[in-house]
Amino acid sequence: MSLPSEKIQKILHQNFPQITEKGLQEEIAIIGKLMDFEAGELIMDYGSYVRMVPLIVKGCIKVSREDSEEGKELLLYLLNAGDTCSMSFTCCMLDKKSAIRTEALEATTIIGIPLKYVDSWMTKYQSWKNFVMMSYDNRLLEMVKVIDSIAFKGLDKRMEQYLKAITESTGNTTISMTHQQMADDLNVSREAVSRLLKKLEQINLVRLGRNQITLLG
Amino acid sequence: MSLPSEKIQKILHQNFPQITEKGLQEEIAIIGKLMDFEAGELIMDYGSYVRMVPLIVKGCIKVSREDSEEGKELLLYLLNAGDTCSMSFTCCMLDKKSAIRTEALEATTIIGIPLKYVDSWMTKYQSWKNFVMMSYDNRLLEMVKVIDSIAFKGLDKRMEQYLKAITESTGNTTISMTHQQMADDLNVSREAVSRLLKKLEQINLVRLGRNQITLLG
DNA sequence: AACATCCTGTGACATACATCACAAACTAAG
DNA sequence: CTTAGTTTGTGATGTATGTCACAGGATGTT
Repeated sequence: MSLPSEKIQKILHQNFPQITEKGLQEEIAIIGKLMDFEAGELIMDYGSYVRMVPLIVKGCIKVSREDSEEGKELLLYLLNAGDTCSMSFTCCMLDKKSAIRTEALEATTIIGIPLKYVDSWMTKYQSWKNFVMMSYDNRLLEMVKVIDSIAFKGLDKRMEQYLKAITESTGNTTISMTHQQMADDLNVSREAVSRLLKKLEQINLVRLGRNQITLLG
Repeated sequence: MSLPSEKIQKILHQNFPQITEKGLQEEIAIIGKLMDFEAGELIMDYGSYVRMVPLIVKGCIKVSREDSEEGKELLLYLLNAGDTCSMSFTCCMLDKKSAIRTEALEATTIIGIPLKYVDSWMTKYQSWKNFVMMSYDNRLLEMVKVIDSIAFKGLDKRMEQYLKAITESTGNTTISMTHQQMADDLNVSREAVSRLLKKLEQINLVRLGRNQITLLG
């Protein structure tokens, strides 16, 4: 039976080796709040009150963008254990209509860090600064990848990337989703997804079932 | 007749009011290198040797993305006086094939800061840290805007944004470009641009000439 | 002035995907 | 078991933009 702060210390060692400074680890252990989310649960939506940065401990978080007017959607990237969401800084400052949405793709645990510490630790702890900067860099690169996909690639390539991203992120070759959900993530029509998946099944790249796509090979 | 370092100090006051600390201003004045680029000149390309972060003093810089294989291109955003290019951090680490390109859209002056200072100032100077973080935030937001445009909008809206962005950035309602160059920036065919511009001319939104588009209204 | 080159305009057709319409297969609830 | 709801499959048709082909105007060069 361990105290939550001891638990957090252990987690930091396992999942956030970049956070090296003892003092920082201790502060996080005291201040950080362990939070659990169920699969499908919304973590942050349009300019929500969540003024904290999440350190992801376990599970998988889906970050997506909504079209202000037409209810369209687009998956930006997935976050896993060891990641943080640098958009959180930015998110809180965005106007409500054009927000990023963050939801748990599967059961997920995070350590929540209140924003004010995030900022003050930047100058206090070298390893925190590096962690935050690295995270920003990663996110910028993810965004560039998204832009590449939608600007330069057809649906077939995008689907391939999408399936790979999800199976890798969840560690499960079987994806439990409807075609409609996938279509929303990719911002294309459900019919286009159905037809493309059918083709992939005929080439033996996937096996299809109701609410279920299994990536083969 | 002033020394370059005095000149830089003056520039900092004018264009970078966020950089408040005296010590920081002095370091920049000593270390920073004033560099001029002509219109059209390439500032940074595929994993170039440029290991510095530019503070933009005057002019306008075009940041774009190239498709690795097919020679396609896409304008990401424009930078003006007071801006910096946060992708520079990242850029140096990217593999050559999938790089960001930075070029002067008009005669442009920058202060180049060698990367090593960029990093060490983060913990040393509060206002530098804020400046860098703000710049990252801005860039992430720009990227989100780009994603919105290409994912959710048609060419007509994109063209509108594009024309506005360029005229605002250069402060000139007349744009001196060929349709082909615009098509490259927007990653569409030249014919699509020509046809759309023709329509806009018929509604009296632009006036067209050879190598020249004037935004009316 | 003659010529070559660059830029723009425009028709014809191709392609990827959206939209509409509906049927068939599966699942859950009574 | 029946029925209603959800998910998937598929044809027909629409739309935006790409691609190809070429002509005419603008500009620069000798």
